[in-house]
Amino acid sequence: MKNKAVTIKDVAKQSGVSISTVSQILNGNKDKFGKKTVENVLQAKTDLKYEPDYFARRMIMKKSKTIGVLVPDITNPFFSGVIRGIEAGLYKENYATLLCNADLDNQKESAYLEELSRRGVDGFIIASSNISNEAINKTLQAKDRPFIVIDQKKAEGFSDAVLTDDFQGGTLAGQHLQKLGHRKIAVLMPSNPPENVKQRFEGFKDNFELSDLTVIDTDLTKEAGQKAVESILRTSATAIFAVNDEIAFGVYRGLAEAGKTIPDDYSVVGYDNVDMCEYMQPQLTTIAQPIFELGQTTAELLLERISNSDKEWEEKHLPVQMIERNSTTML
Amino acid sequence: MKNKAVTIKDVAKQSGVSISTVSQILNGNKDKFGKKTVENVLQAKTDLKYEPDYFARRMIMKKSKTIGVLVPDITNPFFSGVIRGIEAGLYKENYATLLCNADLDNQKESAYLEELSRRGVDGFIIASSNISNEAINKTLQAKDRPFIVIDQKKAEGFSDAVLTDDFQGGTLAGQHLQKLGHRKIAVLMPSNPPENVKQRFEGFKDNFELSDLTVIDTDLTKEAGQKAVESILRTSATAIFAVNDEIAFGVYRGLAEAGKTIPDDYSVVGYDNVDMCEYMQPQLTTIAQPIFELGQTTAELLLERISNSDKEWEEKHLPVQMIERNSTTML
DNA sequence: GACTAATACGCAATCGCTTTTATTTTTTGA
DNA sequence: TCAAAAAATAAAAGCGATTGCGTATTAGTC
Repeated sequence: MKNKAVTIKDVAKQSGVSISTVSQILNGNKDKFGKKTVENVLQAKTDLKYEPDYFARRMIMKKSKTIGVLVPDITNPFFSGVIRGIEAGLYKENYATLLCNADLDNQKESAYLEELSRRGVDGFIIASSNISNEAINKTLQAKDRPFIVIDQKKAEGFSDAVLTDDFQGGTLAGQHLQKLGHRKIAVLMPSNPPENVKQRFEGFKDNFELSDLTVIDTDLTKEAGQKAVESILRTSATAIFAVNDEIAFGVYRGLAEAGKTIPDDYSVVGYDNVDMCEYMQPQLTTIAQPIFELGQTTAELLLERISNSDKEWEEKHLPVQMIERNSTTML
Repeated sequence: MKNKAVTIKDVAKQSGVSISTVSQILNGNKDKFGKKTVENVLQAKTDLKYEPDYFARRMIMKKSKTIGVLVPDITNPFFSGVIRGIEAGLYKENYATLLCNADLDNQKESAYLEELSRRGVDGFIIASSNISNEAINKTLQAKDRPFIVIDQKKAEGFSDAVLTDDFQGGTLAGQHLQKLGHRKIAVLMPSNPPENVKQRFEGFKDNFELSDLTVIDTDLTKEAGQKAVESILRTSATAIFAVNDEIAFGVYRGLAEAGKTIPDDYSVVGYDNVDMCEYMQPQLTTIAQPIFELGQTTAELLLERISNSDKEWEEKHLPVQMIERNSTTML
């Protein structure tokens, strides 16, 4: 049971050298030592299956090689896609991902932030719409640990950022619908939207008469999208702009239940371009964000910052793109 | 910058007692000390915003309060759902989730297992079809750390298990199709399926003449499902059994592109009952697994094991259920 | 052959905390 | 009143590594 005892000491004893020598050799200073010694130590290490104790090590190094990642909802394919990107970016550099799923719960979000910080992660990636600047400042900035808030222009001047051009994305969506002849549009978004969503709307609305736009308060979920259909039907809208794909999927369902057809009765445009878009019937026209890259780039940028903590704040921009499929049609 | 210095020593000094007293008080032995002393220490702690150093602490305690979770593909909604469950289960007990996404890559999987072990996680939850018993034995059993392989009857006698009755699930799917009058069925599954998938097939096939079943080699992804349609069309099948919902979604797309209609041309049955099933057109008939509970139960069971490492191996069974929707119809 | 300069390695401090043991102070009771 | 028991706190021993600095051994130089 308690075979838990292979320490550096054992390796030292086995190879007949001192602890410090073992440590040195195992940490790359091979060349500083006699060929024979190095060999012995390495041999002993493998014989004994020695692994340096993670905690003892980290205590001294003050680095955990771990990044805390906080997302609001891991079951949302946008976020799971981002996580996949993050994870890929971190894995390359041998960093681990400490994942926290806030479950759309503000309190859990803060609790997690604290916990991550307590656990000494080397940096944070936060993909959350809810988290307030205040919480960020309080918990993160104070601790002087690098962090990036994904796709949100918050904490300006305190962190790097990876952004997509949400305004442009909104514009593209608007232009598309407008070109197809639609004038009356139902826009589905939360009444208190996160910054990036707000930008989407800003870009979108410029293509229309403001009075032709009906904004329907809709959470960023499928359920909310479905529920919003009821309201949509009461408008004279001919097209729907859902500020994320999840909402759009909900709309598909709601519309189907109401006996309406896409795109004949309503054109619908989503946002994100998650995998499922192509598997819907009809395939969803949407604005593509480079989801995987968003995660990966963020991870890389954060890692850069960690290894060089006083470089200039950097802001990376990723492109968005209109993906025209079959959920929209000429009026 | 380097304000990183609040140690237990500072708290001790500030409150005029010794280090050990502070430690004791902060770790629950309050009652052993004078009322006044306790108060002072607590005060000093909050004044100084003292947080015990995670690593120093763990080095002694030999517990990391962290569970390593390994999944093959986080973007698969089944897995992200399971993770959400796990995460919820662990959060309640203040355990953290160290997430690893193997990305369907066997090598990455092993590498992660090693890394997790090095990082001293207290236990593992593995949701992977690929991982071999061998790898499990080698890395996990050897280290004598508790683990559970989700929904796979592997490592029997070495670990607890949380299982769903895949055989029964397969049976339900088969019975359903058979009752509707279908005889010729295309079954979409990998040629080298993980144990649970194999069971689904076993349960399924008993309802039919073996010669009426065409098994088409299909990975557990949407893309593979779509691609399989080509083969399906060459059979005389009137119904399709996809061993997970992802495949079924792929089939939807493939069938649509081939100009076929569900359920009129083909009835299709999926497996898992992920959220999206209800949002497809037509809604997907499927076998429901309690995805969230699967994760949560696993987490709880693992935690029980950790706190009581020599109780009997336990095997929990979760129910499956036929969810009849609109993707199947009478022949 | 004596002295300096590399070369190869070990000593011991340190990291921040927990825990066991020891010490001091207070209380108790006959 | 005074020793013994109890209560309150302090001292010290790790935990398992890393690391700066010191020392012994060997090689190089004249």
